[in-house]
Amino acid sequence: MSKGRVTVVDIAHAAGVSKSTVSLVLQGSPLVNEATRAKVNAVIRDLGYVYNRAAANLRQTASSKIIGIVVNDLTNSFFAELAVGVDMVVQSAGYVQFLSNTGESIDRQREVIASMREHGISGLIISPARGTEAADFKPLVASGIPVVLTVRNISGAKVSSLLSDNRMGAAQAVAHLAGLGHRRIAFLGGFPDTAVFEDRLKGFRDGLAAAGLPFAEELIVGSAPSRAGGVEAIERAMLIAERPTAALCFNDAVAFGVCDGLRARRMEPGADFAVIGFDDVIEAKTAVPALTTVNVDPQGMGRRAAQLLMKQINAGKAEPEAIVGAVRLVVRQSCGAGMKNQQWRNAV
Amino acid sequence: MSKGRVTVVDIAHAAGVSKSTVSLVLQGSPLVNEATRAKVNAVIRDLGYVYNRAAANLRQTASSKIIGIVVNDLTNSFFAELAVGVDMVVQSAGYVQFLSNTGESIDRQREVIASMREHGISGLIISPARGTEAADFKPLVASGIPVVLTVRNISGAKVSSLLSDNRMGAAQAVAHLAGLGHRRIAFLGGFPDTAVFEDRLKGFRDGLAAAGLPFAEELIVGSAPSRAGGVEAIERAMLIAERPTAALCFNDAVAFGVCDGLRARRMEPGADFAVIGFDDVIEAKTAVPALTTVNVDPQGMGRRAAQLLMKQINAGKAEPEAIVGAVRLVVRQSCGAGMKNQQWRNAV
DNA sequence: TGACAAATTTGGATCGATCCAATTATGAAC
DNA sequence: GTTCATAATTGGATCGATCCAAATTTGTCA
Repeated sequence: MSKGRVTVVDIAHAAGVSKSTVSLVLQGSPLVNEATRAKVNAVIRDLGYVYNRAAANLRQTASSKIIGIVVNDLTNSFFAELAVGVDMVVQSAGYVQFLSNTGESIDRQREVIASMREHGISGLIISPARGTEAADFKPLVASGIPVVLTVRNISGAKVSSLLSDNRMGAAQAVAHLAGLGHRRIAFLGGFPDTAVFEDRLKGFRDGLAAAGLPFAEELIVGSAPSRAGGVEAIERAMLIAERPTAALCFNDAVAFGVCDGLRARRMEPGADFAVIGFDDVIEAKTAVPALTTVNVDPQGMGRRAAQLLMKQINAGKAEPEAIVGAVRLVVRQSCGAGMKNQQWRNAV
Repeated sequence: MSKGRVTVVDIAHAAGVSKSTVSLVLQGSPLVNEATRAKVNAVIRDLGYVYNRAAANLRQTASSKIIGIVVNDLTNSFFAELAVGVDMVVQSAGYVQFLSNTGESIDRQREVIASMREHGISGLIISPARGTEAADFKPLVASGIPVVLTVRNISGAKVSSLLSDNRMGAAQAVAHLAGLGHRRIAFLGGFPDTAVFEDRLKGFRDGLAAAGLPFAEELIVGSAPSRAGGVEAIERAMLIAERPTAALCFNDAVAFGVCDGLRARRMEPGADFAVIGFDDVIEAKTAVPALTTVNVDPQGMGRRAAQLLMKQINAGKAEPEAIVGAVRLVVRQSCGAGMKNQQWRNAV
């Protein structure tokens, strides 16, 4: 019964045609007679034939219908959603995705990229691990495999990128806080040695400058970009002599941690301290208090990155393209926008 | 330069040996002379050769080194962590994973499984979409591809499964609440038509029975298994004439939503109402109040599922194996375990 | 040096689907 | 009935790596 798999030759034999005809049917060629097509399709169903893509890809003409996606931290829901967005687009384009998580390890990243190449991916979407260098993409580019860099940029890499406008978003958030009357605004969380941190910090400074507020080094408190990191960051921020009354957080995970930390010291986020996050993950809307945050739409980014990649795959050799996605501040409760401004000045 | 890719024949030519020898070097055969091996490896490096797995897999002997993983909701961090666990194990075994998200759509699930088969996966780990039937795995099983069902069981499917002991976990949680003095305990959230819901509800009833408490239908409030669903569930539960004073939630996401909903009506989880979750996702520990929950260890489940699958792939034809993972109650603050028991009786 | 075993190397055939040039069937027009 | 165009079909050759049996080289010992 199940001895060896069914091949085009088996189909051809059972349907009384040649394997070439079967092949034409498989790719929906208009050259084949309708009656023949129907007969072949019937046999295909009857024998439970499974198309062997690997064999088809052996010919240099076809592309593998596989794309790779590499993220630096899948346990962060931002990246999980990014992956979902990519999956949506590639699935409907008839592709499948290899997904790998590097957990910020460059060695692992190198391994998975090598492995993906061996499997013949047609393109790669990657949020690179910390410390990735432009040279790491050289071999991919040399063999004509389109690469879309997302979330984090790598300067000097001659590949496409899809980033969000971190600087503008951070500046908007600071402007909002300043408008509410805050004068001591902290920037909490994140690893200072990443491009994203740099961009958001630049925007933070832009916002302070635009509001005529001084920049104070001590109000920048780095930490792991996680919930636990947020708890730690707010604790350290509260040790500062002249305490902040508001914070822009590196991302939503940090912001949630900051809220946790505030409550642990009997302060209510949105009432006693203003918190703004970054990313707008799903939970931001339903949390209590609902998180004011900069909407980045990770799922949308995933979709756009996938669309960009698809375009480049179909175009053959495509020029690197750099897209910066717009970003917008979503005002909810955690920044205390509904409160009287006065209280913040008295808070210190 | 980059005209066509480099193949074993190119290597053989450049190194002055036959392609057979190159092949032997590639698979690390002890048959080849050390000097020859070194020379071939040098040429491989120089020419930037990339191994073509698709070509190698064409021979029926080799396996594809690809496994598939299908989850029903990747935006749920439980499944993201499960995927991370799987990825860890398969990566170190030299495999890569196709990951697809079905979003509970059976049609999409069928498509992705078909696509994965065409790509020649050696095995499949799947948390099936709602409504999946045993028959859906028939073709996989028939062609000898090991399948590991995880998280959700499908009765009648002749495949392996790795589930957690939902019944026992729920019973433990109820026992704990009863021990704290609660008499009106609700079961909140989740879709009633899933196997996981059924199991946890069974455990819930076991726990009530063991504590000598009556079962009241109105205290079972279904909802989407999400944070938003949790908010909705607690709101409905609070409309009940004789209000509950504690709740076992379908999962942690629901539990967080319940906490949000409680706070929205000025009740403090852990003080005014006891909340227990299920799964123990990463955020459970750092949330405020820290969530008492049944630890399921999704990452560990992913690892174990992957190990089971690897074992079956290596064993050739393996007997289906059903593993039920132990589960344990992690007591934190949200159940108010540190409080005096007395107050709960007065709370109603 | 010759005989023989052990260590290395190698040319074809093979996997399954595709492509191409070439062939055969069908139809229309005269 | 022949001619020519069009529709439909088909037999290799091909992609890149592996496997096998057979050939070659190397080493050992009488």
